Amino acid sequence: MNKKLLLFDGHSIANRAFYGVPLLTNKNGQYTNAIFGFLNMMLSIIEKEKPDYLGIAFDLSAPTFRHKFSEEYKGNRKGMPEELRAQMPLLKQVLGAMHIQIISKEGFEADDVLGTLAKEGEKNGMQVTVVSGDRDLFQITSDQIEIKIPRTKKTGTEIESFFAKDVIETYGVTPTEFVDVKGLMGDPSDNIKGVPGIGEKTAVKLIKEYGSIENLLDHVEDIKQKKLKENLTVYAQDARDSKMLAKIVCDVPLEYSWESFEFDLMLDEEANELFQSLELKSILNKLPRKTLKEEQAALEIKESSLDDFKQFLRDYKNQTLSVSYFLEDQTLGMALATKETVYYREWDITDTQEKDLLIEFFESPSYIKIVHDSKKMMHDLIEYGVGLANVVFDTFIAAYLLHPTNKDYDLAELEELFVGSHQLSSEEQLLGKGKSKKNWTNLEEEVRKQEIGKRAMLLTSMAAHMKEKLVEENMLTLFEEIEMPLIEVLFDMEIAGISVDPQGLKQYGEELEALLNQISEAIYEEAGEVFNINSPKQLGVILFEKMGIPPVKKTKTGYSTAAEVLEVLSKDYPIVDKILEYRQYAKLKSTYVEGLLAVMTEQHKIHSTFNQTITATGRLSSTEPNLQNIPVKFEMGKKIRSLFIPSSKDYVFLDGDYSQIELRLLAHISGDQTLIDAFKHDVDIHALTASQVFHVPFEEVSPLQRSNAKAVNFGIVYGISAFALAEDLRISQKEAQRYIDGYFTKYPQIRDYIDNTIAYAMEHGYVETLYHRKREIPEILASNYNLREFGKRVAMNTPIQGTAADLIKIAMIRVHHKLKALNLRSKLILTVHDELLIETHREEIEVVKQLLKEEMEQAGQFSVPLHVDVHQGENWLAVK
DNA sequence: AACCTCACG
DNA sequence: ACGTACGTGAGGTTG
Repeated sequence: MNKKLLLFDGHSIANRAFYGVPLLTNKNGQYTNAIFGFLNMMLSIIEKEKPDYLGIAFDLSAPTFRHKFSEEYKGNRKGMPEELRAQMPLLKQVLGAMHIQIISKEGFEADDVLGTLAKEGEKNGMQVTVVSGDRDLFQITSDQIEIKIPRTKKTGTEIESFFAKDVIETYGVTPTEFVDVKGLMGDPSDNIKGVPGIGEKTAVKLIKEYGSIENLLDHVEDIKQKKLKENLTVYAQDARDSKMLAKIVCDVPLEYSWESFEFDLMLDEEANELFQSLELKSILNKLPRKTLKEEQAALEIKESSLDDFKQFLRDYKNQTLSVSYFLEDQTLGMALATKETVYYREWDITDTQEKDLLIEFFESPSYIKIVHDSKKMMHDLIEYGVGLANVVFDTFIAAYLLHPTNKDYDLAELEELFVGSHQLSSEEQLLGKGKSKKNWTNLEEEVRKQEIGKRAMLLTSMAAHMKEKLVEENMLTLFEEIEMPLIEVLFDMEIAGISVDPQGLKQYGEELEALLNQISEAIYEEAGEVFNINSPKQLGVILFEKMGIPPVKKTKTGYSTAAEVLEVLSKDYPIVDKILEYRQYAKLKSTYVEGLLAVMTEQHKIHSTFNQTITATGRLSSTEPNLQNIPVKFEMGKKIRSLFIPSSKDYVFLDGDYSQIELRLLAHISGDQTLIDAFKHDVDIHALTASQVFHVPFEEVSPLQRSNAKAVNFGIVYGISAFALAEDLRISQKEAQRYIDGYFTKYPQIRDYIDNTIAYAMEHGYVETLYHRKREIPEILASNYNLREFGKRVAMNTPIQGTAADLIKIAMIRVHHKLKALNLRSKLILTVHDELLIETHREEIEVVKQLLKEEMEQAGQFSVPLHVDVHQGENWLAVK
């Protein structure tokens, strides 16, 4: 294999990066966007090209004898903006810290250095790629030398690639002739005069015919056009000079060895610190980090035989140990850490003897554990029949409580956040991400040991910092009494799963298929052509252009074809109704029938994952599949729900759901006496609101009025605005405002609650639930109006939604606990925000019914009673 | 990967 | 004058 040489035109690419990336600064005010863009570009090309050698050429700041500048400096280096100029030395420093070869030569430009290296590389049998924004470099292309020109487009960065053949194809001249063309046409941005009256077209034509400027000038007499001939004669010397200026010097005297172009993207401590100070986290995340000798020494990792481990267990009985691990192809690499020491060993988890020892550690309550994402660990271990007990501190959960709006909780980022150090390489750095993800077992054993060891050690110190924070924030009870105990409940639910009727599901899929075929035929018929109904874009063209239907609403990218829009149009255009129907069936088929079949086990069970660290408000989320959005509202969708069934004939479903939980909590939190009294007396709350908002006696509220009032009640919980309410009810904003005013007249303390909560959020920057779950709301101080308004809505909604989440979590823990304590066969298997589903043994129906209602209703004590409806049924639809 | 759409509370 | 309902996850299309 030929070696690959990758060269960058430093200034040119930095310049492109600067204009392609919005201005960024670190906290010291240092601009970093050009550095960021440069490194991203460099890393992505390295990843694609996998070069053996890498070098970056820079012009020296001293003016060169030709005063030639790349096109983008607009002929004057002084024109470089200060924000970019300031980044250049830093960029070189960063590259230096990464031990990447930087080359420049006094008296020569980067072009010349690049040309020289490229040609030398070619001579040495290398494949050469030069990345630059400067098309002058085309003259050095060949079969082995490629010029890459990055272009930032709206859609991202596109990179054009030119070998010699591409230059010929694009410009019609060979790379060597390219210089002559440029000499003739000139280039004002490079201060190259050229010959007056000759532009690109003429230059290319002449050089194609004569091959070079010299030959052209020798045969100037043959030129027929008078003016052209005259110019060539008069400006002959300019032409020769211009060519000289345009020509890239390919024999710059450089002293280097190819070895010095070798590179390793592993960051050492200096580079690590530099990246940290520049706050280039996303780049840092892509790069592995060198393990320092000092760190290895500090770790002093013990490692040993099974007997030694037994001794370890005796030594550390009843102590707290942080556990980190990887588990791949039966190998469990596990590190256990205390404040002082780390123990690491790789186990064959299928070996009976080894497994027994592992069980002794993992399942024994005598070992107190700190783990990051213990639910995942429980899943990993249970595959090999190993349980996990007495995890007292899950750093994953603690991190979520302290920063619930974070996207993820990667350990390397948490280290920075909670400890302030930067010792860890993230898994992305170590193992890569996405498809190319490597295994831990591909790494050297020493690296595994170090990395897993460091993680365990980090957990120890991090947990201490986190606990302090939780105490400070008054959140320790929430953590210890709600979130930690919930982990096991969720794990048990995930293991239990829920059964589906596979035949029913498949059959329904076939029915939908037939319906879809029928409807699409009819739609194509009316549209007069076949198109993709699933494509909003194509659909928009058909409806609003071809068929001339007046568009109601637009999206960022075109016409909106959302259901709410189509519903408006459906009365006038029959095709629209069919599209709505099509959409409904298509959704059922792809998301539910096919989606569920895809995750169903051989035992016809579905094991969703309940995520505890996703939502900003404290709710759980459900994935793979999402069991929290199974259809229930419409007839066709209900069929899907009815196919969720108990796992044997000995069981039925019992379902408990809170009635009006959020409005009840709103009543409690706001202290609104009217609302509290209404709930105390079990008054129909929507009807009550309707009677006030529409100024009619309670008994005379019409169904429509009640339904509209319901929308108002929802609106209040979401952070109401006249605009949105008007949208929702399709009334005027003025009318909507009247509803809202009426509402606040009826429930004055609700308005106080809203005002007070917003004021609180503005002052403190966060809001909290009754159980002290917090959510930061930086948006509420934003200068952007929309963002600020969003912040206000979040401020009023989060305490309500979040407290409801706290409450059902408490109920889940108690229900789960009680089912176990009473030794019942019934199992909690699902939760959907205000609903719990228990697969109940037929002999236990009465006791479970009672305990479910009791535990849910008594989960918290408020100034309003909580009300839970419990239903029994043979499937998940029947309990509704 | 971003966007649209739509299912749920 | 502007442009919004709160919280999610998944599938499809498109660039």
